Amino acid sequence: MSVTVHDVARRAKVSISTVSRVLNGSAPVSQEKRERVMEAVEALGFTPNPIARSLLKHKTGTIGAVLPYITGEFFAELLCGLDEAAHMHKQVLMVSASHRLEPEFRAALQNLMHRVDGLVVMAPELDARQVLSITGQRLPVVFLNTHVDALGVFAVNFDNRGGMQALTEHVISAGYDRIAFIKGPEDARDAQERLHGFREGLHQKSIPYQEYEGDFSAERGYDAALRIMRTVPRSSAIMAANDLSALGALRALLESGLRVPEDMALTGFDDIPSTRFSTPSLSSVNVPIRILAARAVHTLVDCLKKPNTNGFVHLEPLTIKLRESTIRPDRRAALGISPSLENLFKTS
Amino acid sequence: MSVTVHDVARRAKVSISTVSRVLNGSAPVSQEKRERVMEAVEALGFTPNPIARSLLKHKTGTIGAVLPYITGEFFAELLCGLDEAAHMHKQVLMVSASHRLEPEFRAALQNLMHRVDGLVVMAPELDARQVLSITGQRLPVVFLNTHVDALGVFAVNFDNRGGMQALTEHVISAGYDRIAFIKGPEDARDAQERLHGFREGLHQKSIPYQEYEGDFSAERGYDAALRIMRTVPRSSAIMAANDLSALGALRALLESGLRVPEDMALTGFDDIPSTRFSTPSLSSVNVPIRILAARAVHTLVDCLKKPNTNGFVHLEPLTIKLRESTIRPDRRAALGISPSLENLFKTS
DNA sequence: TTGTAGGCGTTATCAC
DNA sequence: GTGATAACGCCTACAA
Repeated sequence: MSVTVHDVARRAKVSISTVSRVLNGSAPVSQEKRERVMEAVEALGFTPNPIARSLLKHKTGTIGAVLPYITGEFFAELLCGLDEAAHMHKQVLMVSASHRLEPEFRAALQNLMHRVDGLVVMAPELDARQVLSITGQRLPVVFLNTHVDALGVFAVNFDNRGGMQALTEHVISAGYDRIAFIKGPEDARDAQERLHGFREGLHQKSIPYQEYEGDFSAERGYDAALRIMRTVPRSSAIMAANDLSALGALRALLESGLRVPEDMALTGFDDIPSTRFSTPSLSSVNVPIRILAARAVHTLVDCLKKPNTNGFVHLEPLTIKLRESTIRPDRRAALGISPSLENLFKTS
Repeated sequence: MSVTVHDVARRAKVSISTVSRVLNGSAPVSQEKRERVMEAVEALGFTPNPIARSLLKHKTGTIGAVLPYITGEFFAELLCGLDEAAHMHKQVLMVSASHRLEPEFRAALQNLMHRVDGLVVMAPELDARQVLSITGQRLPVVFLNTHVDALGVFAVNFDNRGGMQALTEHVISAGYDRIAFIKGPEDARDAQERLHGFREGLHQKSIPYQEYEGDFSAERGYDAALRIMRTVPRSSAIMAANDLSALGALRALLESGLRVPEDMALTGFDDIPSTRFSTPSLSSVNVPIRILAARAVHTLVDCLKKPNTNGFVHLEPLTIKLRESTIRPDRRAALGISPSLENLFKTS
């Protein structure tokens, strides 16, 4: 089947250890044999089997990632950060999607566990303790946007609650006085945090609000917006738990002939690229997920190098991005808000 | 370190073979010992090491993918198709990005080769023969959007040339009579095919046109549009080799105060989600990349099952999507073109 | 400097 | 039914 060190050794008329030594430079080899080995490697097209190597060395040169999804703009950015950072450390990247399902998550973890040196895990529907009870201290794990309830754990999180609170305060200060909120999945901690941020943002002021079911998808955002429009008295603003929901809601609003933000303001969360391309462009909370994903990988690689390090939880503060969907046209110029002025593609 | 069959065997007071038999159901085991083994597996939290298993069985349960990039909306969709299909076949997915660089591509391939049972490869800057000279017949490869020049090769391609030709004919028939084309990377076969489609679309008519350098990025699309606007006599339409370039160009047009399509029509290619959210929405060529990616995986899994199959090349025909960027406002209603009428998120 | 032998964790093939 | 034992492809003492 595949060509092995034995084949190379036979052809070069040396022992397999010599072949290994030439390949890894682990010990001096005479010039003559070295050349014979090189020739044989070349001729046979030999490449060492990293599987066999890792069985022996307990190192795979691979890092794994388990994410809820790998689709959509948000996860595309996330993947890119993981890939770039992994590449930087000469590690191969293995990715699995859990689809927010616990059995699938468990299966992905089991599959990856022995194949990788370490794991980046994003599981907003679980918490660090639950994940670690599956991996069982066997390999280093760095969490990303995942609730941490245990000590000595590494995590790169961002301030979902604070971001949404800031955005809520902006919406209120822009004069919207009756706000509907489209929630994320009930069981997702990040969705809960965003909801809490929203509630806290409203807390001081006595702004009326309602909450609507959602699941981070555009479809449910669309449905929620239909329900919101039917509710009397009607809200003057919709805040969605993420951009995709907001974009779905936007479609419902436009189909109903409402103007955004004149008839109904709208906000998202994540600041995915489409927020800049939509009409109107969408106010949101920027999540520098690419950078954070890379940071998670860097942290993981550090763990791999010195395993006895203590854990820490990074909490990235988030900034809000104000765009057309919350700023009435007559106020945009003063605030420098314009579709043509915002840089559409450079990293913001 | 990690718990092995030996640990389980010792605790259950049986031999390792019995443990293996219980785990794999490969031979009958007495009820009593079976239970002892199960208990030990549970207590020790044992999970079999797939690395060791694959070393022996020459099967990894993993399929690999090498793509130019894993960023951006197009590749996000592609990844999703790969993931879904792999999941359906109970295969783990490993992804590597080549960044269109030959050495990186080679490295990714080397890394993946021994770790996976088969490969999905997208390498528009190379061709099937070159890729196969690296993998060397060792494992099945299914190509995706990659030029095939060898026999007996599996490929899932789509009709870049035909799609662009159809779109060009639409632009001409919509009355635009001076067209600028923003090219993709010189060395990418898909970019060349799109360029050829454009040229053929113009061939019959004597429409003047110019071609401008680009590389599939929004940045270069922006730059190209600036050059196009400076050229006298000015074009009345810009066709870009992909959506991202077009979106970059759109920004340049809007910044210059031009109206699209009244002053300048614009088209893309790929039909990524952002084409629907941009202002104006972007006419493009739909590439059902998610479905095609899944098809590539299905083909690969078929190959894995019966390796002696002959190759074939699938060529998916592409359909054009007409939106606001090529239809003047007064004609939109008649054609049913409206931002609010197009389904923004359901699969089109 | 070079070769031999043992082992990484698993499964398959033998005997018993 | 069950338990040794030999692979799988590689690396690394250890011996020569």
